[in-house]
Amino acid sequence: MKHRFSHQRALIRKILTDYKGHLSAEEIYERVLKHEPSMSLGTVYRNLHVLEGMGEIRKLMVKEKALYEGERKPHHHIICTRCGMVKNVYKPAHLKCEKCLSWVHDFTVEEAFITAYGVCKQCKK
Amino acid sequence: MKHRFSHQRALIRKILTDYKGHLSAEEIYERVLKHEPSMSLGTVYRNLHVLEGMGEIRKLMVKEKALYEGERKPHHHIICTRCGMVKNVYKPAHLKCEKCLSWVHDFTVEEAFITAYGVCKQCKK
DNA sequence: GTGCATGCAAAACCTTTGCACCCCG
DNA sequence: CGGGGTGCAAAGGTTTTGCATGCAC
Repeated sequence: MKHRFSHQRALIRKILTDYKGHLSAEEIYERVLKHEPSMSLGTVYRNLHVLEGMGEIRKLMVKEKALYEGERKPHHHIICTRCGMVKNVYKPAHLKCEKCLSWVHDFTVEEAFITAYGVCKQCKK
Repeated sequence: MKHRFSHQRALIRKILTDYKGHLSAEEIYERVLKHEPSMSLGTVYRNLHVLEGMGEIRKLMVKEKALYEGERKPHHHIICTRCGMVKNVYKPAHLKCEKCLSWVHDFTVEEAFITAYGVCKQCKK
């Protein structure tokens, strides 16, 4: 299916790329309404799905909740088990994660993500 | 809160440890009914949550669906993006994943999981 | 004009919860 | 016996979908 330009999709995409973090569908919807008060929540979900399929955004689950992010550079996530904070970390190129799994047989790794759980600086105080 | 023994919880736990794979809540419920036809789905969910909190089972999201597994040895997951197959992989001890992230500052990594996406042997044929 | 995209609202889906009763410790 | 555990069913939150209309191409 060929996708056609829509103002709504562009706005959602912009919100996510501008916001350097992780937002839930509801939070995205709130921000959307400030610019396009008539957009519906259904459209937000539809476009999040499309954008995810196009590889423009990434979806992740944190504490049972779905979050979306617009960061396109390869990265991994560290998640604080106390406050739920999610932060991106960028591996030096020579530590590429796919290599960590090069010994896996009968499977062609295309992408590999690390999700690390622990305690952040703030919560450790 | 102290947990007390229940046949229901023991059964769910056994189903997951015996089954070397990944099951959804509904699939677990189906298997439960063969042994305990009176158990309710609510009890399955309640116990999955308790067992997860006790660290006896692990929950993961694959293609928007929740799956549970009883494997307790540290491991990572490879997921086929075509058929949805999930397989456990066990890293040699000297490649422990936490070390991959030792350069991360201001965060104490307790556990780190790799989720690798790619194409499995079957789908590649 | 064609048919993907949208707004709206209903529906589907998965999971949680309130309540009265049960039973482990 | 006290309080966690259960069955049942209703409710909850999130996400999807049908339909008529709108708009990109």
